[in-house]
Amino acid sequence: MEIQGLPGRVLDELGPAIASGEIPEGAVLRGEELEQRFGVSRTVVREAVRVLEGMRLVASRRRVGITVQPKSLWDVFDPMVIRWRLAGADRSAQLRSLGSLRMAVEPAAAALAATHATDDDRRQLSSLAVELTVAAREADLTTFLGHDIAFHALVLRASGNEMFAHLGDTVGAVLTGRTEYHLMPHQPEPYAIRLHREVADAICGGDAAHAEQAMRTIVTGALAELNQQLG
Amino acid sequence: MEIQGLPGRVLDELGPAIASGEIPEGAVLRGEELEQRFGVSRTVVREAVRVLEGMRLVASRRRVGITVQPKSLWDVFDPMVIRWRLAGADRSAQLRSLGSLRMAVEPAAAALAATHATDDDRRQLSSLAVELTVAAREADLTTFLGHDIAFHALVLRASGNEMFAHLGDTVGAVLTGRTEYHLMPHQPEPYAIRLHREVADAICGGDAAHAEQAMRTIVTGALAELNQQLG
DNA sequence: ATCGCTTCAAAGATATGACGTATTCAAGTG
DNA sequence: CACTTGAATACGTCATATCTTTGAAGCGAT
Repeated sequence: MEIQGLPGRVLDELGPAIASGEIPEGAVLRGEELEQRFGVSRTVVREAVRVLEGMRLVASRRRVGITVQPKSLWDVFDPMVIRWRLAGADRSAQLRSLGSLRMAVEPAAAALAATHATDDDRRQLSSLAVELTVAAREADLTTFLGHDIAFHALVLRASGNEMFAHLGDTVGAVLTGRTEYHLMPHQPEPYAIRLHREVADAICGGDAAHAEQAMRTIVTGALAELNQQLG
Repeated sequence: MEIQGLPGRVLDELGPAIASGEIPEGAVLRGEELEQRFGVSRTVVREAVRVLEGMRLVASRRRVGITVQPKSLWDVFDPMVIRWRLAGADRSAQLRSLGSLRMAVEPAAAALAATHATDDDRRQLSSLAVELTVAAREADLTTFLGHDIAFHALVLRASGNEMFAHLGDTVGAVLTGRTEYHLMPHQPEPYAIRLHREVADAICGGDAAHAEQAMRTIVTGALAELNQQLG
């Protein structure tokens, strides 16, 4: 789900470099310089730069060059920007931001899902909760992670809100990053597992308040754990 | 804060056409066709299309053309996409989505602001709450709208979370759209005004729970009003 | 010395022609 | 009927020329 071709290759190198702060705010690049650096033509550089401009990471001005914009202007919701920041030096800050965002969105999504989920959503949710429990009991962390991601993405999608639904991938990236980061120090806590089942049951039963509460407990725990990890 | 030059002009016409559904999902455009339609060169068309591709509104494939992607793939958090949808036929759906998002985010932002706001933030917040009250009493709806937007943006910014902060403009667009939409049927409700002061006071006093609660009441009311308007 | 105008050059913006390349579709073949 | 093959097509990339904007240097007048 990337941008393809040569502009994509340029983006894959230039985007992370900017998003991670390696190329700092206010730095000025020249088109010709980028052509040489990547060994591509003007066309390719311009298209890549246009995409970065669309994300508000850079601004191009005549007679000046391509200027890296201040972070406050970046489209911090752009999935590519999020990925790039998660992969680079801004990782901690990005995880914190996303933690708060999850804290706000996921309980609300769970509440909405309790009233908006389709029958099929509910079935899948129950099923995932069970598989999650099994994977946890067997300490199969890879499978567990996959199901955990699917579970949270499904709740977000089942909320019926397209904007919530689109955070599914981002939350997935956070969960992946988290397990990669502290290298899965312990098997998933039984309490957290139970909460996932609670969320599933509440959504299936149409109990919005309960679903919201249980989900809030989950993300509160995740945020606390994150803050502990990051100091 | 737009993309400039000829590609910007192409975007300003093509983007809304796609985002509003006027050009439906699955439609295929050819680069040459766009060149003629807008009277610009390949260079310009390609750059504009690349930006749309970055927003996941279209995908370009060899031998096929430029395909409008299904809505489910669009970057619904991209500010440009949001603006385009608010301006077009998708307006209601977009307002609903944003309503739920506000419902999730703004109370959380208010709570965070109570502990993270700077002294200057708190001063400005108090000041805005007062001016808001004055403008409401004088039934100066234009001034009121401006202060209302500034108020919500400030709370989001004061939360200290960059992602929340970036929703300021979007919330502003919602508020503007709302007053334009139902043509300011009545002067702002005194109760809503009082709630804004409550939010400001709670944040200034560091009372996170109260700030969150008052903000929740505000956005709940806004969402209810919206649902009433839209049926 | 400072202000304001002119001039120049740097760098992006746009247009265009040529060629490369993947992909689809259909004709042809077994 | 299935498979192969080839040609047409539309995007992808490169190279080059020209235009436009704009920051900065130069310069004269007050």
